[in-house]
Amino acid sequence: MRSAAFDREQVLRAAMNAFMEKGYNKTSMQDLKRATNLHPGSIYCAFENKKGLLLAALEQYNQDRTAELKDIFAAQSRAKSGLQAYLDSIVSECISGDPTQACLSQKAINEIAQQDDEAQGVLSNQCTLWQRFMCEVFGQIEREGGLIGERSAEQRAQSLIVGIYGLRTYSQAQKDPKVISAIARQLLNDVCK
Amino acid sequence: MRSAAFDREQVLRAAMNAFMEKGYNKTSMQDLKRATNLHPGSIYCAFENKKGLLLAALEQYNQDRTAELKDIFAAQSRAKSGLQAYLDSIVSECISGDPTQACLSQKAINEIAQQDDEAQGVLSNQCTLWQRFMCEVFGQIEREGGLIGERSAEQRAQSLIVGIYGLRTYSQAQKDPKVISAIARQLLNDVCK
DNA sequence: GGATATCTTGAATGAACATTCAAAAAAGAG
DNA sequence: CTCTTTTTTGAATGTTCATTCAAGATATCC
Repeated sequence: MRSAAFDREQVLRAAMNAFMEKGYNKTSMQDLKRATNLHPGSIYCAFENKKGLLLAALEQYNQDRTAELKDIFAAQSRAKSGLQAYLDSIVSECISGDPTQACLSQKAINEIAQQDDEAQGVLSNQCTLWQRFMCEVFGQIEREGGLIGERSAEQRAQSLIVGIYGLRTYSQAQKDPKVISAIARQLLNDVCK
Repeated sequence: MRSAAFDREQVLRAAMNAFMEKGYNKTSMQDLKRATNLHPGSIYCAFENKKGLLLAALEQYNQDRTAELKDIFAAQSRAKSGLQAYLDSIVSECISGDPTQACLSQKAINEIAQQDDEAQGVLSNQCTLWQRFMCEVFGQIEREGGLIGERSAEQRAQSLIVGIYGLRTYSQAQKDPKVISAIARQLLNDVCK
């Protein structure tokens, strides 16, 4: 037996960035070779093919973002402040205009979920997990007395996720930072009402 | 002089469908040749290149959708019913799962706005026009007494558009029709509050 | 210290790609 | 009808694509 010489996480993060810069279809194996410093044979040996590399990168991405998400909420004493901080972080990603700060999952949902059942399954699952986490957040906010209306935590989580997807798309067409943060503020408001 | 033998609108609608099925990058000139029944030379003669064909298709798409949008509102006696009917039509597009019922503008925003300034300009402009129309709608709803809160028509239009973008993305990850229509109902509610 | 198994290397492969072009066709002007 | 201008045709172009593979390198096991 012999173990791979490269650092898998490091390679996957490099691939993530490449995919985020150009999207899946526009990113060539040449780009991925350059980004990862791996020879074609090594990539195929480790990930089977280009799609396999995307799926592995998607998994790593979700793992990284989930950790980040939990950190943001852990850093706040109240769940509602956590939600606010989370939305702020998304706003600053949107405003930055940096492609590598976009959401790889969302990009993949838009570019390939419709075309590939395996990717669709992975992405659908990631979305569900994200929603489940947000459900818990709203449960916590409710216990803290931070909610006004009668909606279930699940409905709120759904609306929040829809709003975040929409915000990320909208910010690519309308780049005014004030508008983006105003929309995010309104979203926070709507979702707690 | 000699005029082109093909029907420009018909060709652009065929190209639209091709782009919606596979996305811009995955759609090859072969696909476009097949879809439009035009030879490569004719496409290049009329639209300069693949990107030119996309931009022309995008313009046609926006024209078609704008007409459709106005029809939906014209068919209702009150603006609020128009908005409801509009959201219903979007929900049924999302539920259908038919790629050719997706929004080409939104697909293009996600796939190429970041990479191409010309496309970004066109798409940003289309988004602004859409928002302006929705502003008028909310003005009308307000005059009809259908609004509750204090937000401006512009803010409401922004939130609506963000919600629609989000709904379209979300529906590619979560396909339950009941969930999709519930979210749309909530969106209508939030945006009139 | 072999033997074995696996990874690495990087050139080679053939397919698919966007685009070009020269020749043919045809529409409109006079 | 003829000339001019434009479109149409479809094969050809050269590039880039994802993938393969055989040879070489190296870790691990016994």
